[in-house]
Amino acid sequence: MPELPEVETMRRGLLPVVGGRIVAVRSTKCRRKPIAVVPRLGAFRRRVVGRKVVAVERVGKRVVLRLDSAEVIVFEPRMTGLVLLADPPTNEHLRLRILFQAGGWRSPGGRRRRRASELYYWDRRGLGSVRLVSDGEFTRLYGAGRLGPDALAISADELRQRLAGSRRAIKVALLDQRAVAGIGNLYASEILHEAGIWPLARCDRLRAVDWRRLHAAMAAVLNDAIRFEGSTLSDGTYRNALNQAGSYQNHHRVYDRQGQACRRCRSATIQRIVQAQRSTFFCPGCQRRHDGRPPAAHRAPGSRRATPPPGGGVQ
DNA sequence: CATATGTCCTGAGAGC
DNA sequence: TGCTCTCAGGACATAT
Repeated sequence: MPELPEVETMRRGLLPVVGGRIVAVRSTKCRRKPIAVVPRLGAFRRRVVGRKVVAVERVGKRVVLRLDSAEVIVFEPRMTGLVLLADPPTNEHLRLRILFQAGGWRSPGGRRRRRASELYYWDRRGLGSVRLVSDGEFTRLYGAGRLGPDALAISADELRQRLAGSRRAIKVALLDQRAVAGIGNLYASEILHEAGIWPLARCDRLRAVDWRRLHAAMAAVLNDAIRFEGSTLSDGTYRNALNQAGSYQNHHRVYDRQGQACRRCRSATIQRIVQAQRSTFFCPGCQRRHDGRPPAAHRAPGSRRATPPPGGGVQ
């Protein structure tokens, strides 16, 4: 489930293609329903072959190859998509191959490749897509009108401004890419735990202190996750561009830990609930409901993971 | 306008 | 053991 940290890790792994020239595009013999390649292969190939990649960028949960033709290739991995410079996990779900001119980039060992280098788009469930759009279309599709500011770039004020009017639960609102871009189901739970915010709290009932903590927690959790190259869950799907697993899953505090003791307070048990048809995980000890009443001053300011808060149970 | 629900997809795991 | 069923959650279409 590539979210911001996973997609950012992909982006960094793809940087070696900058300067590379595309010499061929192939779909694969994947018998299954092909993923959406827009436009269809013929037109796609005609427009990208011969072009050079000038930058690799990330927009929300998508990876973008910027070409020297004022066009961009947008990879949208959704649940199970991978963009790889190494051999894919299996041949079965390989969807698209983009060949680069020989010597385009150095292999992980540092040697300049003699053979043409390849970039693969692999996607087991096929919910993802690869599309080629002009710079103008790109802005229309993924610009400020459609996508909120990146979760790592948004200011505390803007975060509050964009969400505080909503009546939705904060956990649900964090998944809205038009409000803030890059957060998915896994990191929404992790961020709210780090911030000490009850996931069911309505946005319009959050206090100033909550917004400050939320903003700080977003940066802390997402940057930590990037440092560990994202989360590879038990299904093993997510891999970086070199087909290596991430390790942030070993640092999860709440996600997929229902029934286990909270790693911060060490007394409460992680709960799993469902919000908007998605799992939410939280610690009822660290993430108290407050209902807009005067804060109970139950957390020492700045004590991020040092001292357990008092008490444990919920309600 | 804001918010909620249904849809797509495959493979892992549960339950019998 | 082998079958059927449920579930995981990205973004978007459609409904309320």
